[in-house]
Amino acid sequence: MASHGNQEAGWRCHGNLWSNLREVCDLLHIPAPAVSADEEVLFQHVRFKAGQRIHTIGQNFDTLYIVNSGFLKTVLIDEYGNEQVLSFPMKGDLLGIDGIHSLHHASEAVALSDCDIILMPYKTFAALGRSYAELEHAMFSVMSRELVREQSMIGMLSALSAEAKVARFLTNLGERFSQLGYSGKSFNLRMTRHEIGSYLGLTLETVSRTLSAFNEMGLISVDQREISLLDTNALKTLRRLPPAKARSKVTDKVSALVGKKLLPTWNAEAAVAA
Amino acid sequence: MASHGNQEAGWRCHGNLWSNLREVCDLLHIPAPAVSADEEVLFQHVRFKAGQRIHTIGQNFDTLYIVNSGFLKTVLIDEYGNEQVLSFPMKGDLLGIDGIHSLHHASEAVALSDCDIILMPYKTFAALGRSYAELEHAMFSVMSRELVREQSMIGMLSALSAEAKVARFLTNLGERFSQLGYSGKSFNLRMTRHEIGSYLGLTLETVSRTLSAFNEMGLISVDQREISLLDTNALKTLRRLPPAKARSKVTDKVSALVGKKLLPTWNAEAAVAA
DNA sequence: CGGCGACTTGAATACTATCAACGTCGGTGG
DNA sequence: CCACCGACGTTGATAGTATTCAAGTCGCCG
Repeated sequence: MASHGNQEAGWRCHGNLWSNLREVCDLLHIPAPAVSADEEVLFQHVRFKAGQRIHTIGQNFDTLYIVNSGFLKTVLIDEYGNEQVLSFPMKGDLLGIDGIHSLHHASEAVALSDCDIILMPYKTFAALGRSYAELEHAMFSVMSRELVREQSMIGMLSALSAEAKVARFLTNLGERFSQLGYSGKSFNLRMTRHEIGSYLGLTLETVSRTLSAFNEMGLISVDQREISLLDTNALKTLRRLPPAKARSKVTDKVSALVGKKLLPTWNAEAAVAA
Repeated sequence: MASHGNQEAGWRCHGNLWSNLREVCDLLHIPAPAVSADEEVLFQHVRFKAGQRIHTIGQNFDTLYIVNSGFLKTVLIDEYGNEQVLSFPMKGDLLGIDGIHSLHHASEAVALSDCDIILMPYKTFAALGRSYAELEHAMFSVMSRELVREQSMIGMLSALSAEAKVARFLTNLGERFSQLGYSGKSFNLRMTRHEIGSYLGLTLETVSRTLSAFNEMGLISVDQREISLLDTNALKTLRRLPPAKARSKVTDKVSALVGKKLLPTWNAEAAVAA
């Protein structure tokens, strides 16, 4: 079943829509090359119904995917068959980057709702970078952003308590919704408790309990998948575990200095020394 | 001492070595452009002493770094000043990618031992991609590899027990050492228990206890930072938590197939023997 | 030698997972 | 139309694992 599922992308519901380069750039929030409109390359849209896979693990890689509408999840499957949710892509997100390295996809992307996806052949992608210098930087930038996102994910997974994880998950989701023009305070979760738990490194019961607790506290109101954020600020600053105990010598010095100005452009020093 | 630090990279210990493009490509394990030797671009080496920072959080981004020798860590600093270790780069690894997106570094790289680092100005990097199509793909590939690595890190952090995390950390480290030509069985940890714990999402006590337990079991021998892997296979297949309960419908089919061949790797009973 | 940082080890505590039962919703078929 | 069913969700009791707190050792550098 999985064997031919990936190929369906090509002919299932032939995209009745096409986008030009400018539209794609807007979607990705990157500047479109000024000298556009000359070549007018077009990119095909493909529709996926909820539950369908955009790409599967091990599948040959040759195209990237840009989400035009809908909600998805990307997952890893471990040696026991359990799935690990890596992200919940939505409009404007780029999928498939993980396949570039080995030319096979390392993860799987599944539609959580009906989706409209734009196909971006990797060859075209690469060629565009060589043609337009600005575009090349934008492409590196998008990949860099993805990397930074995953890094902060790692930090969150290993340092935060269950409550803090769920709180941050909700506020992040809210921010993404509002950036898309939807309400950032009141929205509908497209994923199950199990998927949220997998994403956050928690069990579905813990997720459910935490949501209930937030509801009791008045931080949110929750009814099944309908969520309203009532006290975003409290959610953002909610923490439990980090008692600021674990700090290396070096860090102590830094934090002491930082305390005075706290400005972003703080440059480091070198010798710890002694 | 701290005030003028980051800029020192440019002139501290002026690199007495330079590398050409071919050497850099070899280091990164990417194919060098065939038509080389014509331009003969050179890349400067810079030395850092243990404890020095290659780049710091918030610092302006304009160059990438390639590790030629030495061991480092990259860290994130949270709002309380505690550090979160993200990776332990060594020879052949590329640093600084996280800065491309915002043009400011999102993480900090610290030398754990004396290091020899090659500077790769981002402008040069980008220009090379536009000049040589093969190189462009290689660059995307390196970034993609980094992304995949972080994804598997996320999977490990959220799904594995403390013992499994430490076991995988050791075997991964061993593999990296042997790829570099060193012994993969016997090596010296360049980082503290605290840094390992931060990297794995554990406390330093748990790391220490787990190492001691592995030592008792005869899986490794450990004396401070001197490690010998005695039973690599057992370490690789060591798991505790995943009782293969959490699976989606679709995934169940997959695991049915997996069950035939891969099931035997469930041991961990050996551990209980103590 | 004193002191500090790294490491180890031992309790006690706390958090999260696990197991289990029940409630809800939506779809299907009798 | 209603009963049944399965997937999803909630909640409680219990068990386990990892953290926290607390000594205490070892090795190194001033």
